[in-house]
Amino acid sequence: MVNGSRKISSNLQEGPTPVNEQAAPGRVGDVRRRNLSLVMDSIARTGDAKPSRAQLAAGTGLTKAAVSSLVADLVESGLVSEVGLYRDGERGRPGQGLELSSRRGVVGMEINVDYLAVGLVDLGGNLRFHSTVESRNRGLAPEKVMERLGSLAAEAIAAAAAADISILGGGLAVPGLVDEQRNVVLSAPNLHWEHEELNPRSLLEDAPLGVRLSNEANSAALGELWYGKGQPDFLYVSGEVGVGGGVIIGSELYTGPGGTAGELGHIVVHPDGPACSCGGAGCLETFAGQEAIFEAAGIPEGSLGVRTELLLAALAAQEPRATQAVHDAGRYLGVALASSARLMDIEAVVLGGHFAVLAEWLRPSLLSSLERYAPGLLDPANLTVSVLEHSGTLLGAAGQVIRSVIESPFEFLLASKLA
Amino acid sequence: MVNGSRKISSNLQEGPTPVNEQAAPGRVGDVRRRNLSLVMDSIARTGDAKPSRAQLAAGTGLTKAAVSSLVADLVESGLVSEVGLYRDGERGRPGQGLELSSRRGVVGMEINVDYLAVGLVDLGGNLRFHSTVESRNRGLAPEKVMERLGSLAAEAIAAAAAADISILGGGLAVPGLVDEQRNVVLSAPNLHWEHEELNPRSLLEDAPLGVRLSNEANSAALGELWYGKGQPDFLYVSGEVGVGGGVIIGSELYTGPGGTAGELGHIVVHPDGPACSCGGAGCLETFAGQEAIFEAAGIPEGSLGVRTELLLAALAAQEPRATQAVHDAGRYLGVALASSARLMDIEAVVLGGHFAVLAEWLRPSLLSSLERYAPGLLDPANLTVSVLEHSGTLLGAAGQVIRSVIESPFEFLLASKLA
DNA sequence: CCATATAGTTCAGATTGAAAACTAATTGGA
DNA sequence: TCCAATTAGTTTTCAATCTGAACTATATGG
Repeated sequence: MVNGSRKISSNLQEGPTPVNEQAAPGRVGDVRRRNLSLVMDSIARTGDAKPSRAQLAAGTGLTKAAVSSLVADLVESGLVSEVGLYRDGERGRPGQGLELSSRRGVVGMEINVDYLAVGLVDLGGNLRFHSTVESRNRGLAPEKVMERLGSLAAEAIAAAAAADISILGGGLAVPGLVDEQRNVVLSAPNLHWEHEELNPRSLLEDAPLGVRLSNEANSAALGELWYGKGQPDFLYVSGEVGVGGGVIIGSELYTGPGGTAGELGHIVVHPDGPACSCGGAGCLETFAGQEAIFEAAGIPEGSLGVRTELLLAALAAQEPRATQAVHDAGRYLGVALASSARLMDIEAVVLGGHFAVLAEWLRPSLLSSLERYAPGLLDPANLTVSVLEHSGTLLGAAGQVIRSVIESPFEFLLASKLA
Repeated sequence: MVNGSRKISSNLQEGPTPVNEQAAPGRVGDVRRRNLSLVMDSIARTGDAKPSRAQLAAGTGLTKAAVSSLVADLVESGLVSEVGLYRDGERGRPGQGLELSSRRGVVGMEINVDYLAVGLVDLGGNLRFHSTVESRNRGLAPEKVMERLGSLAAEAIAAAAAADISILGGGLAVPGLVDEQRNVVLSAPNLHWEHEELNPRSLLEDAPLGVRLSNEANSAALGELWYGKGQPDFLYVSGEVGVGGGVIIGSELYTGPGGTAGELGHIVVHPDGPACSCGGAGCLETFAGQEAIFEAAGIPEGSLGVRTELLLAALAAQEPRATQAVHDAGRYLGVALASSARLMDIEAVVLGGHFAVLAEWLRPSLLSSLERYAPGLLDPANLTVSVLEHSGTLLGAAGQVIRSVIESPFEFLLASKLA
């Protein structure tokens, strides 16, 4: 069977101008942009070790001359600072230690259903100030919530001033779907918000980089990536009021083409399961969401804190309904994770939120479920609990701004040179 | 609640040399590498329009001077050729049309359970020669299969010689998990192969770029991307003997950290479902795999072609068992796609293989299942059938080599300059 | 036949990293 | 005490490569 020359169409739109763009052309100056980022990233990764220029040259593959020139720019802009000499008993001239400036910081903020939180993170990743207040935000008007958050942010600003830290920008995590470009909360069902423009900029008027809006589960996943165990590939499972997730692949957040990836809570784990708030049926959330667990365990209505205490007490007392509820949640979480592992080739899972609290009781049924539905696919040692507790989301929200500086310091240099 | 300066550990290993590498430093020469690729990609996307240097300059954002210099290198290496003048009735000097050379080609090859296939694809994406032979490869020794494939490849080599096409390399797709770095088939259960070293290089001794091994479902997905409808984000569902999948995100294949992503066939669609060959239970493959459908439809054992004919006849005759079998397959495929859409934010699906053949009968139950489990998430218009029929895998396998040239022509220039 | 328009080339200028030579600062042994 | 050895960092020269502007080449149309 031999065809003649068969024409296969190319994948592009036709139009008056047949050449279509997309990638920007490489300019000579791009090389420096990249190397500035490389050097900054290298300093960030080296963390406490405070590398010298010579060590950076060895680590990056750049020449000493190039590193010197790059570091000079970074120091001048204030992003990097020299921290005294390096003396390790070796022969030779000692080097100047370098670190990401501890006098530049980013404010991480979080709006959740039951509380507000604010933290100040310096470029080196140190949490320099942290404050949380309880706040029943469900159903509250966004303006009201932003007002409360504003006074909390003011505390962080004062703390920064006291520690002589200049605030570059902020990150604000919310439990919902956001449009990061236009700073709009598209939908936050658990707050009863729908298409709200928050104007987060107003929280930090003077910050040159503004305030970046982000999703809570995604931020928690990024916090775990940058300030937690630091594995490059994992699925973060966020069990707040809903069941969410953040997918980290190759040290990057996977958001999917439309920005809504990681909706672990709405994976179908039983085709004959009950209807879900999303309009579907048999979703994981109907078996393993906070509300579902409380209900199945027979915990009466009340505040989250009280109900959690009651549930933990019931589990400790080995009450059958509670034990069964958590067992089932673990089993169905196992089904969802088995499917996820198959589809996305996920090899590690980090449990956060409610699942972190219940981890001890969930783990047995979760592991046996994984073994049943995807034997050998996920090593139990790679199923861990978040180490950041309640600051993970905060750190991730701030970290996104810090990362953006590390990834394109040149843009920052430009801006600070103009100012 | 205010903590003092709390130290958060950075994500890095400690060691004797505290600076760790990873990204290569940017050199001045990188700019040209990138722009060579940009220009080549621009020519490739423009396809039949055969752009002039001036049009490329407008499209890429480079200056005419830079484009001229870049095109000169590409033409000298033989990757790009000038195809006469451009005369469109406008005033002014006409431009020289440019295209990816039709005298450079790549051989695409496919080993599947029931057949072998070979095709010759030129750089412009035209299938210049195509040949398929039936071959019962299940259980056959790899050496034997490679021998048969070799004689088929010889036909393609002869066809290339006749058309004065120089073969740059080849791509070989197999229905199994492969290690692309070391050219090893790790596992191809449907062929009964386990850790086989194929030495694909021997199929095309003289090709400078060698032969690249790849997975069949992934290659089919890439074929669909480059030579099909050309959507940038979709899930390709491959229903060959097993149920596989290929995930395309942002015009790139998503393979996951371990290279095994897209295993749609082993998503759990019913927690109480039957045991699966993978060791799990309730997998999609147990409801929608070829074997499962034939069995449920009551089609007796036999060759794939005969069974398919029988099934289609039974469906046309509206026999209840066949209708029900295909209905169920569609329903469970819907469950798997609903979960996939939620987890990976997939907005389009392309059905291939068996599912393309059965699409007409599958579609109703598949759509109603999607509507039940993920209402509104996947537009029915975005659920399409592969347009490439049996050459998709072939085109994808060859396309990977063509893409590698488009993405780094500089490396190719170097190699051809040395030779 | 020449004004106009478009394609493509040539050349000076700027940016930037590599390589090598040089200066700076420290240790250890004669 | 002082100098050789060693390591850190800077200066200088050079090559790669893009931009921009001027220039050449080739078409159309009145």
